[in-house]
Amino acid sequence: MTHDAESGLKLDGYLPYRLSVASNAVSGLIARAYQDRFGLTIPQWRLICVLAEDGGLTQNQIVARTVMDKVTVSRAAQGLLKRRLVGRSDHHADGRSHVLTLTHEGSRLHSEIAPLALAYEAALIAGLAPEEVNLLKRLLSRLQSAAGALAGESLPPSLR
Amino acid sequence: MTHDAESGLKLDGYLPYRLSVASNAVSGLIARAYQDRFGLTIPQWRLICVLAEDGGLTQNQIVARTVMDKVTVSRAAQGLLKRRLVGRSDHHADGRSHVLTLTHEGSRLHSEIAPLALAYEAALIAGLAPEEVNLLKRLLSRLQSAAGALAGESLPPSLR
DNA sequence: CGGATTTAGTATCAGATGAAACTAGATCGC
DNA sequence: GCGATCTAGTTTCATCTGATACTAAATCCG
Repeated sequence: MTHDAESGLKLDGYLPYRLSVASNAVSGLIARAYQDRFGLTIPQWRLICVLAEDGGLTQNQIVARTVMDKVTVSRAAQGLLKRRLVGRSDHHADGRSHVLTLTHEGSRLHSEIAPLALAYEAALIAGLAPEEVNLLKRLLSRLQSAAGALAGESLPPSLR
Repeated sequence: MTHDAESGLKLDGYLPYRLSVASNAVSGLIARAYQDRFGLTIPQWRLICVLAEDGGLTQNQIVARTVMDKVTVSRAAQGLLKRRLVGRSDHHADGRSHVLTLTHEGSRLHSEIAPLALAYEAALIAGLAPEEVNLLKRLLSRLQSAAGALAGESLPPSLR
């Protein structure tokens, strides 16, 4: 059984707790690496990643693409602009929007960091079978969408 | 292949990203529930849980037991003290320490929240096979300890 | 013993976070 | 066409977070 019979709940076996602790450990590790080596925050790094993948995007598109708050994206963009790692040009059809693109320097930085990011991932999953990693990713996706569904809709009776 | 050949890195498939996004979604859901219904923060709730499980503990023991900063534990304890959900008595052998225990009211609150917490977990893992959930927990543990190892030791050449 | 170091817990500060208010531009509906 | 509403993005504010500094008690060791 997952939880004991008495209280019905043990913190160590409680999934949201395990998830949070594991995520904090991993995020902390990665955040420190990017900060120390490149002066980037995690939101800034995510922004660089999606711009490298998808090319020019508006902040709104970035919000939709990554799961970040628009305020977070705004601040990350400002920081990157100041360092000239991204450029912004007016949107051809919408005066409120700007299109963000990586500068040459931003691109260079991305290709410098990417191998490091992959090395971290590889070190983290060392010892796991590839199919375990794939399963893990699928399970994480399911948890995410389950949480989203529970947060969005009116709550089912069991949680009311 | 997990990542594309060009940049070698796709954000959507990047494990630390998936982990962080899933964890934020789940934590946010749970944090809102505890806050709205019981006025508890997540650290406060964790504290209540370990006290319910293990009985009287010093803050130091709580820090070791949960993976929280001592500052976080200190603040959580103060909040719970103010609401008289926990009591503190002098440690018999160490004048710096105090032993925290749940008050009657704290105990009552715990047994009120626990079923809700379990219902949330059940809703999150609905549709997953039990062995998938177990595997997930084991994988999360491995990631956590791998991250801890990478953070602690001097870095291996691949990450230097 | 008694000074030097370590440890439990608190206080302070600087940075990050997201909710809510706000500005300016776009879209809708009459 | 033009006011009402909506949307992209920024600013503000209140809160959370953890690093650092600090206080008081304990332990170590000469």
